[in-house]
Amino acid sequence: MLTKKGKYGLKAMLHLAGRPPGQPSLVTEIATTNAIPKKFLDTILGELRNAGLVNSKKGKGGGYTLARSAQEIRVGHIIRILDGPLAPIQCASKTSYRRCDDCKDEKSCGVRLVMLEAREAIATVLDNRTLADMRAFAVRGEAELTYCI
Amino acid sequence: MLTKKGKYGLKAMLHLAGRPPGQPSLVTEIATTNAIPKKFLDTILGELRNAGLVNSKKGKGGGYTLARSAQEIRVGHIIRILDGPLAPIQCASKTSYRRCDDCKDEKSCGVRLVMLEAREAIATVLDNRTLADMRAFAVRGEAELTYCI
DNA sequence: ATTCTAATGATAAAATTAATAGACATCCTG
DNA sequence: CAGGATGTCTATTAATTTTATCATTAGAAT
Repeated sequence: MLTKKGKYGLKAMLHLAGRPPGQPSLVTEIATTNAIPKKFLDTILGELRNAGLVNSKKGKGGGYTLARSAQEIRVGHIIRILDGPLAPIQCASKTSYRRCDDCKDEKSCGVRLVMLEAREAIATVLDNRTLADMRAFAVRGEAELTYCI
Repeated sequence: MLTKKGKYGLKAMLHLAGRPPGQPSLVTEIATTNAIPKKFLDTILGELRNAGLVNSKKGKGGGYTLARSAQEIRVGHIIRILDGPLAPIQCASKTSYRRCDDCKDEKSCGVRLVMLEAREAIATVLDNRTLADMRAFAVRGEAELTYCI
């Protein structure tokens, strides 16, 4: 399960992806339009900046922008930064493997072997979907809605 | 991420799947061979019993057994019982859907649409793998190991 | 019946993680 | 320099997870 941090972070990134590139958004603006507690969003965007996914500028005319184009930012990357590894269990993670301290013999651990499959499945989706894809989904969803009305 | 509860539960079920069917295992035995705190395992097995996946018998000669054959128990089912829905976000869950209270319009929420894909991918793996598969993995792992020595 | 065995339940303590808030520093722009 | 915006540090609150304690209940064997 994604934490709120992860969810908020994805929504914020989606928000940024929806602006003309280079045009900064204010934290306050992102927070209010997405119903995210402002201060929490501050720390979330801070982490995304430290990870190099967004740029920030202080002072008047400042705010946050994407550090790369939306096509180059993978959903999996955002989630890893905010919520940690995608794998259901750490001994099945590629990006941040850690041995289980219980578990005598990893090679014959059925749990791990199934979770490796699961990790693969999750990563295949989330590492191939980009922010741009996510935004396209959203816009298409909106369009369908407009169409219905 | 799976919690320890989920991990322990899977290991315990795997343990039961490795016994001749009908032959009960003691909680203490499962706990010590798998390095699981006994009392925690008590509650875990209790939940699995309430969910109908295992049977329990008190008194001498008692213990826990699988309630169905290992081929009929899906890994996804065990995890849902112990750790809740597989979907990364509740508004993307099929078995226990719940609307996000933030999020004006669900149909145009890009986050949700990507997470629906992720949920599908996870469920495809975990709802098709059975305890028996998991056990087979484990045994094969062991065999490979023996082979290497 | 009594005794031994083993699961059950209730509860609460400890540890960890998630979520939010406040105060002050820093930086940029005009 | 003034004011608007992020950055940092700290602390608090809440929720969840994990573990432990103690007393109870049910079953089998004698």
